[in-house]
Amino acid sequence: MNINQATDYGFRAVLFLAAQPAGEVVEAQAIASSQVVPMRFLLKIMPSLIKAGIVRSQRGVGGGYALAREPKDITLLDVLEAIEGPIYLNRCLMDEDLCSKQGPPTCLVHQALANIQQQLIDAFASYSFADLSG
Amino acid sequence: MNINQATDYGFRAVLFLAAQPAGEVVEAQAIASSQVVPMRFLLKIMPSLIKAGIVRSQRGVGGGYALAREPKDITLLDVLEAIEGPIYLNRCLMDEDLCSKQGPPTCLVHQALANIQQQLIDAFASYSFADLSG
DNA sequence: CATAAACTATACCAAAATGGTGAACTAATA
DNA sequence: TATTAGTTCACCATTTTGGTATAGTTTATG
Repeated sequence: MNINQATDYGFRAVLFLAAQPAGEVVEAQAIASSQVVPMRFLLKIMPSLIKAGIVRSQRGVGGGYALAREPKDITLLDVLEAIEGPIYLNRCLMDEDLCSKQGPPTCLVHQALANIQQQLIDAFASYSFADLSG
Repeated sequence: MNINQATDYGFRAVLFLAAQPAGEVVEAQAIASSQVVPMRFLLKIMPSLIKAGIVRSQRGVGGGYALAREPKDITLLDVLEAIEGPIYLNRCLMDEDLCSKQGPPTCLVHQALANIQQQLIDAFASYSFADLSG
């Protein structure tokens, strides 16, 4: 029941980019060393943030990364889902076929978990990187 | 970001016991077959529920399991923590030494995660097996 | 246009977690 | 004392996790 290390690194990378002047392109090395993230590992997770439209990249000399949206429009949920995919508290909630009780309304545990899952999603979505850069 | 299969089985086992007449001892085989849980796997997780004071066991002929407390006094959080240990959203929140930003008030992501973690804990704690047996 | 900088894609790897099984042991009852 | 039923511990295959390596592609610049 936790976020993985890649997501934690993703949070830090986005937080760092949010602290730069808008549009400023920062190279991976600068992010990695300032945020204490293994360089090669950071390079592996950045494409996930790009595909999600959170970050944009520039290659070649003077290249690097910058936010693709304003910090206020990027939430913890955005980054988390970009890196580890959607939140599913259990496999029952991911695929109805995997629910031995065959979903609501039969199984009240299923209902409860669905509710808790939504609360969790809302909680992650309630924090933007504008809030976190204060 | 999910509960593991053992915890899901634990939920079902406790739910099943909560549906029995109070104090009724039910053997593992009955729980396993009714809840579609592999028998040996169930036998492995039951001791965790016993150590947590959620379930009591009786050995020998006519033995089995029964709840050690009333369903209203057992929450999803109790079962979850009995089986997979305390909820820690990231290792920062488990051990301050693992937090590269050295904890609050320095790192606002840390603060946000601590807050979300508490909301999650409260959400799991808000459901008792009396609620779920309705 | 060649070179070097810097991101990309893909494969690889060790270690840990996950989900499950098996065998020997202990307790309790009839 | 034999049988039943939970306990303990070891084992196992598979997947996930966290990380590294290698080769390739894009781009600025001299």
